[in-house]
Amino acid sequence: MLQKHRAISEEMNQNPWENAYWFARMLINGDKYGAIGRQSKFLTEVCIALQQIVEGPAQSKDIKFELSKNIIQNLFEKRFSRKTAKTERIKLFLEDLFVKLKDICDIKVFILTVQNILIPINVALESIPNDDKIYTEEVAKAYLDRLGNDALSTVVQLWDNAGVIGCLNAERGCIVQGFAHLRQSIRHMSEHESDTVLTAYVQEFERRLGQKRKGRAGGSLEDVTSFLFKYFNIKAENKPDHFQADIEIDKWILRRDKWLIGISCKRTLRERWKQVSSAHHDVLNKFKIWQVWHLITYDEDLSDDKLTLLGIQRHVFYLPDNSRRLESARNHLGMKDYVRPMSQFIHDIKKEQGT
DNA sequence: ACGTGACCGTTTTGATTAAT
DNA sequence: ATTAATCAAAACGGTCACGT
Repeated sequence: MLQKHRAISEEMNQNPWENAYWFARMLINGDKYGAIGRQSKFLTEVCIALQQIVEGPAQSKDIKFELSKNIIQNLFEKRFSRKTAKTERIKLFLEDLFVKLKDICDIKVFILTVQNILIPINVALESIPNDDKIYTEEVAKAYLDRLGNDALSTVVQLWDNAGVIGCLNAERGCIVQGFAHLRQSIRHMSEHESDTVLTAYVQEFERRLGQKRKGRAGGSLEDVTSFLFKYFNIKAENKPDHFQADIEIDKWILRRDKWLIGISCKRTLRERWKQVSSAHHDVLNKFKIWQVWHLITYDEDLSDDKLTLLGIQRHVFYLPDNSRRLESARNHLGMKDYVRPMSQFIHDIKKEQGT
């Protein structure tokens, strides 16, 4: 077993294309290296310059290599000359990059990585929708037209699912297309080399897509509330002046007594509930906030502890009608006061507004 | 074995600075 | 005075470690 591992890692070290993955990775790493890879334009310039050296007039490989390194060094220094929070990270990037660059061959790998892996992924990411309205609005409207309030819980969940599936399909299409294209452009490589490059592409693409997916899922719930407000003709207010919440409040509505209710939409609360609870009574009072209502689609991680702690601090939860958590909370003496079925959501809002 | 809490690294967004 | 470029900060949920 150990020997097998050693064999694999030796093989990796010998294969210069293994760096394709690491270059793509380093270029995107923001915490450590400053996420230079997002700047397609700058990197294109760098690569064009490098290509001129690599393909340029015949000189010794060593000289070409030295020139290439100088170009990278110079262009980066010029581009990031302004002293900012990023400066240190970019310096570190160059240092670590130069460790990996051993000869002219590595420069070629770098160019290919940028041109055929990094930038295509950048472009593809932009083309993938970051909201899922187009997949969901029509269906949602059809449901509500037919079933009204009863469809509320269904619509919210359906939005979640339909959006995810629609977007996953879009992602899938992109990745297949990109893969095919990349395979074409590296068809001269050996099978093993080509495996290395293609998997680097897929692995890195998926990592970044995954992050994008999170934001999209979160955003889609905001979309569904906007849609619902519009559909049911509910008037929303602007946020109170100078109010700084630790958690995002998507909508504000005004009660009959002129106090506000904040509406927060999240797919889950995760650990962010601690931020929520830091907004205490006096803060709420100061801004005349009566309660904060949470619309949550995935509630399995709402422990009783979370619910009670927030519940006694003027937070109210609307959960999917068929959920296990809702069921148990409604049978609980304390929790039933601030845990409610989603189908009631619109009805409750109208009641508080007195319309 | 199971449920819960927290970490993590990227994208997105909103604000600030530079360029035209 | 606008627009473009740049930066910093917030938000996200999958994943895994930990405690029971």
